[in-house]
Amino acid sequence: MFNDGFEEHSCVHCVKKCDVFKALTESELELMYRSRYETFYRQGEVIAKQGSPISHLISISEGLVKLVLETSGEPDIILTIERPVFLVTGPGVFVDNRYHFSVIALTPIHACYIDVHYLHGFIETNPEFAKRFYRSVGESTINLYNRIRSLNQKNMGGRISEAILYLHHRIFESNPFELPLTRQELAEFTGMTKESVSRILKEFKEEGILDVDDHTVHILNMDRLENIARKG
DNA sequence: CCATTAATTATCG
DNA sequence: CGATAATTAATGG
Repeated sequence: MFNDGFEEHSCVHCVKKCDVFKALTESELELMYRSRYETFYRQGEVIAKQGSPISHLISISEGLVKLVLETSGEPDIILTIERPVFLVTGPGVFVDNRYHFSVIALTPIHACYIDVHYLHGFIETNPEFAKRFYRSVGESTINLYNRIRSLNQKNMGGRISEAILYLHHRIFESNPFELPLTRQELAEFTGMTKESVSRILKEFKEEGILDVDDHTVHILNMDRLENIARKG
């Protein structure tokens, strides 16, 4: 399955291009292709480490990743979970050239590395590219604003509901789906303890909102879940 | 409303 | 089989 889209051996015909790269011309893509690296990661491996320099853009073309804010002593915070095709950049690219979060593989990953040198070049020469890049930064900022509001103002039921709905709508788009997260990670995603995660999920199951068996989640009462997420 | 603690059980390697 | 993850109930801020 990894062959799909790579058989042309060029970025020009690759079907796993992120939205930002779709704005590039053929010659720009050819240029990029000649210096890119392909990498595979196993589940749990660190793809980018918080604090380390940003030498390349990382385009995740297969697999799921989590973006983790690491704190000293306190539990980690999962900022977001992303699926392909996702371009890992980071707020530090034009600031201090460091990662401000770690990127960790939730599943086996296929990724392409593109030297940040190209980012700087394309932004100067290709306005549509610049616009798309800025939009992707803006989208992730808006997402984070929503998450701050959620974590600060919603109760546990609301936060879990939002997490489940996010995974359903934005990641899997299927109804029974396999949770790629442990209870601990679900806790880090929702700002609660793993014990509370267990308890709330059990309550949802008892009330017939979800059927959660091990890592399989089946949403039974979507209206109810959306309602709890909204008013939480 | 929710974290913490602790005890118990299930699952993984 | 030992380690790690998950569940459950009780307690208190």
